[in-house]
Amino acid sequence: MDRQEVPLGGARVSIQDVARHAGVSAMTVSRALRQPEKVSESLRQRVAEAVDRVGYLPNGIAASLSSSRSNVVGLILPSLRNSLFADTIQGISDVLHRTGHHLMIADSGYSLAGEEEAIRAFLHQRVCGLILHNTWHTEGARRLIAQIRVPVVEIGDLTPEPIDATVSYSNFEAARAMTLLLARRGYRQIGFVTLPLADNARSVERRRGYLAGLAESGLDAAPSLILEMPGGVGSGAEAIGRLHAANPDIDAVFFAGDVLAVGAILECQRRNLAVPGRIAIASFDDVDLLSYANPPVTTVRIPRYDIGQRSAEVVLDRLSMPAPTPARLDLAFQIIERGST
Amino acid sequence: MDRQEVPLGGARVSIQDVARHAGVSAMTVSRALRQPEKVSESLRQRVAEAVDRVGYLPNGIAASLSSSRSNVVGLILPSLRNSLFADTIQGISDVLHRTGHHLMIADSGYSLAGEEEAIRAFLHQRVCGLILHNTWHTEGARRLIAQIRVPVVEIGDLTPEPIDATVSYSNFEAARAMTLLLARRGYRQIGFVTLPLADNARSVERRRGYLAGLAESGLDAAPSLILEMPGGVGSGAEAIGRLHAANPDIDAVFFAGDVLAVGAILECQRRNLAVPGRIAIASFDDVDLLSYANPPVTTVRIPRYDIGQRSAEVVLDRLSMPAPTPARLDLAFQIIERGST
DNA sequence: TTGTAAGCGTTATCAC
DNA sequence: GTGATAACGCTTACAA
Repeated sequence: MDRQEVPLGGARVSIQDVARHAGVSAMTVSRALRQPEKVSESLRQRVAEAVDRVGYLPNGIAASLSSSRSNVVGLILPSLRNSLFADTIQGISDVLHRTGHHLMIADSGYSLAGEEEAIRAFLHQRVCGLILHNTWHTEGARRLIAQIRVPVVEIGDLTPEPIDATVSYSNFEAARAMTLLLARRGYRQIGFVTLPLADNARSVERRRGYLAGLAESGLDAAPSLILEMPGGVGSGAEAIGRLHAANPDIDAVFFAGDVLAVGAILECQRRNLAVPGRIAIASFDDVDLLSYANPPVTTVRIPRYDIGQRSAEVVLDRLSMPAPTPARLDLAFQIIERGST
Repeated sequence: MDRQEVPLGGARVSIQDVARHAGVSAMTVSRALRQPEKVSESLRQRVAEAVDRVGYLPNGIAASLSSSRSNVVGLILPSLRNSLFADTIQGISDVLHRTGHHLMIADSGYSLAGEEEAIRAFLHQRVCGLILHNTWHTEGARRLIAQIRVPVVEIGDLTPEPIDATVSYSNFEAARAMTLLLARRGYRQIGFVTLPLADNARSVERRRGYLAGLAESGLDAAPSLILEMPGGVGSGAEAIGRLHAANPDIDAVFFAGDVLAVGAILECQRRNLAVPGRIAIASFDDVDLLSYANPPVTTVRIPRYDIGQRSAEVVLDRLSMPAPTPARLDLAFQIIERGST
């Protein structure tokens, strides 16, 4: 913070002012506002009027400090730019909103160090709970969390040993299931396009699932069938070109993330590669676009909004009743088979 | 907040503990941490060691209360689910992050009342600044803001009379420019698909721009050419069907938002309507997908990330140097002409 | 039902 | 360069 800042203006109306105007003590105002049932009807009215008249806005910061209770939940995502997180954010926000909680957001920039920094910043700000998309963390991050002891929910992957709780689906099982489906449909050279693997448990798990699926189907995992690409429509298009060049007989490609598959479909249109006649396309993440593509794309549907909702609920639950044991909530994925396979 | 909550656990390490361990006063620790240059080298070291040893995490809430200075900026969007906002959020976050500020997010649910509620909640939480996507607000919202007097930046439209500041582009001019382009290209029956108009200045401005463009081009604005649809791929597809049915000779459609145009392109593929031979398609918002569609889609590119960055910068600027006059920062849109027109 | 006093963990201010 | 003291605006705990 290298800028000179001016103090918060306005709202120089404290609970004391309300108290004076209502002819009662500050404590009584506080009660009238937070536990109206514990106060006489006439008093409640007088206080309400005074509040209106002086334009009182309670100071949540003071309340937090005084009560040692924060009502802010911190959410840390790999990136804010990725639209896939939008549903999850909305799910979290909807739940928090109902209980008067607030949502703070930060991104880790797809790095574990970035996550640790964000965690530190949030704990500094005394969030009452943490929702982390990552399931891998630095030692420092784990130490911080152990020290502060707030509820932590990991949502990016159904990790076997969560710090505190996890609400997610199994990336491994999802990728495995899709690969098995492709094999069952008779495809023999199944390519795989993964998002960057560095610092990313989800990508690694998906690749593991793909390899497991291949192995179980007695298929070969030729290195030339696997491609690591950044997300985005363009990457998907490029991947088709590269996989096709390296494997002339490739008959299916499983895109493990982002909107890669959309780019692939469009590229196949341009190259006149019949989908699925010449090459089948499968995707991960049910962007609604996939169902409108020509042909509609087979994909793994992730319950993103639910993950948001449930993870926020778990934070709130653990806030009111700290649980001694880690919790694992499996919100199952779903394979949606469409025309592209 | 109808749940019983437990106080924040852990981190029961205060600045006092650090002070004791370092053999100095709390005030000195505070200084050593925040203004290391104002303190002797040896002391700084001793304090740093003590901090590490006791595992001290400064309490930002207490700091805020004591200094009457918050470092949290509140952002209110119509929806968190809409991926179009992702770039803007990232832009804001990147700037705030650099200066040690935090970002709180809420959605108004596309309603003015919802916005007012969110503003109230944020002011209650004593945010130091507000970034609002809306440019229309309830009277109550305006009153609240006037009372608290924090920097407010409106970013959804370059509104002529911002509350405090606006960083955006002109939705009116953008829609007008696109309509003029279509007319110049020779299209004569130009349809228009708008997102819901209720409580939405941006949609209304875009429609106004479309109508202005038509008028300037001497074209008719038949009511049957205008359709109000929710966002999404499916809406775009449906819109093509309805416009085509109602206007057999329609030769262009301007989709004023979301991913409507993508759905339209896909629907035209299915119906074998040549684009742009039989019907031209233009879009608003440069989803990167549009450039990969077949054909690539002409669109208005909005500097979403920049809007995020600049709006956050304006908040920070006004925090250090409250400006007496409203500011208007026009981050120009850009027309990207591609194959679809 | 209402009020009093003592914090909550920092920082501003002013001495030393 | 360092420290004592009084806020910051509220809530907890207890007394009336």
